[in-house]
Amino acid sequence: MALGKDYLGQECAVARALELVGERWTLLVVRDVFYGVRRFSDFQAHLDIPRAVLTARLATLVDAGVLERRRYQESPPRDEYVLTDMGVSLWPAIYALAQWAIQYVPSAAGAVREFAHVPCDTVVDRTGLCPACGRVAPPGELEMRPGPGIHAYKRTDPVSLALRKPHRLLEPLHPVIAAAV
Amino acid sequence: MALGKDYLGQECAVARALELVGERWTLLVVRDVFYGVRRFSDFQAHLDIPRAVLTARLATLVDAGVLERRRYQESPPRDEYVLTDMGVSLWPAIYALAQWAIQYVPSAAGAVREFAHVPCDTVVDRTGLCPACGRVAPPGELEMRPGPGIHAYKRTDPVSLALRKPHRLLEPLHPVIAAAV
DNA sequence: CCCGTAAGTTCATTCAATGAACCTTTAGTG
DNA sequence: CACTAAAGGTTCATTGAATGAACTTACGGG
Repeated sequence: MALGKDYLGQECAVARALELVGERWTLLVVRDVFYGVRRFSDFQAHLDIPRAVLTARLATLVDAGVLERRRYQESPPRDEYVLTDMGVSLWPAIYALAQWAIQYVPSAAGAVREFAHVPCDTVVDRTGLCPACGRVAPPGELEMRPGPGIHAYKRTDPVSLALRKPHRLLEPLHPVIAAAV
Repeated sequence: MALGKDYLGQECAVARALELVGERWTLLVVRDVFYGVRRFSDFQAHLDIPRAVLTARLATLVDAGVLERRRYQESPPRDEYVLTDMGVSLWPAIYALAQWAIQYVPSAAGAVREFAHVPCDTVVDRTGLCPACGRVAPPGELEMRPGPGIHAYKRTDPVSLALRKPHRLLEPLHPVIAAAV
């Protein structure tokens, strides 16, 4: 954590996790990558994050091994950011935070999104368990769908619009974004 | 989140969660409450957090309903901070973050602590499942024990020393701390 | 040649974190 | 009764990060 001091003597795992992903914006960036966002400008449009901060966060995450920066076109040179195994493993933490907020920090009208286990076509429960097969659904097998609270969602940037369609996690969202313009 | 702007239009559950518990130090304070820390001075000794920031974080958490402030002695008036149901429900998120760090952000020598499901006397796995009974162990049924990496833990404040002994989560730690002085 | 897009960088301003010092109430000790 | 210590704060000057607007670079298209 780049805040003068780090979490110092805290030789605790929670502290080490927060050093990497506990800064402002960081977990929202990672969440967006699960949703399929991969490009600088798409993060920017979706999060309204200052460009300098986004640059810094992406660099930290690539540095730490959470994201991988990958060239997807040579001229002009363009890179995208994708999750490594380490990054994908953050899913349980992100999902747990989201479910906690859905239960205890309610917004207008219920969950904006829900997650279905694709092989079973069943919405997973609060702990991430698929009621149909009884297993914990890995993010790659989840499809994000608009939930009952989607009406409350007011953003109109291309990324937000693209995210209103059912979409497999981790799949690149950009084709959908491009089509939405 | 008290940073000029909140996470704005982000009508997302992850963003709402981070508004409450995403600020620097906040999740470490909550983690400490799970460990049994309840008093201002004990948080301070264990976390090396500036007093003004600790005051602010505790106030935010009480305000949000994550912690409850409870008088435990009248003269001089002294309060302790305990988890509400809302606060206890943060356990899966905190545990997931810790396990992620243990796996991917390794420190000197393995986990500093491990968590055992008391009824089964069995260490739970990375997802929080008890291998013996097959259920997800709620925090109140967990005992925190020193893990293989405990040697790497250098802090010598009374709270850290007290946390080296096996200890049931959510139980007040103060008697142990007082005995350690 | 001019415009547009993607992905940045630079910079002045604002705002929060830090750490030291101070304050208040009460209990214990000689 | 004076003195000291502990708990739980508050105040304040300094540091450093976040913000947002403007500028930069590299290319492609008309």
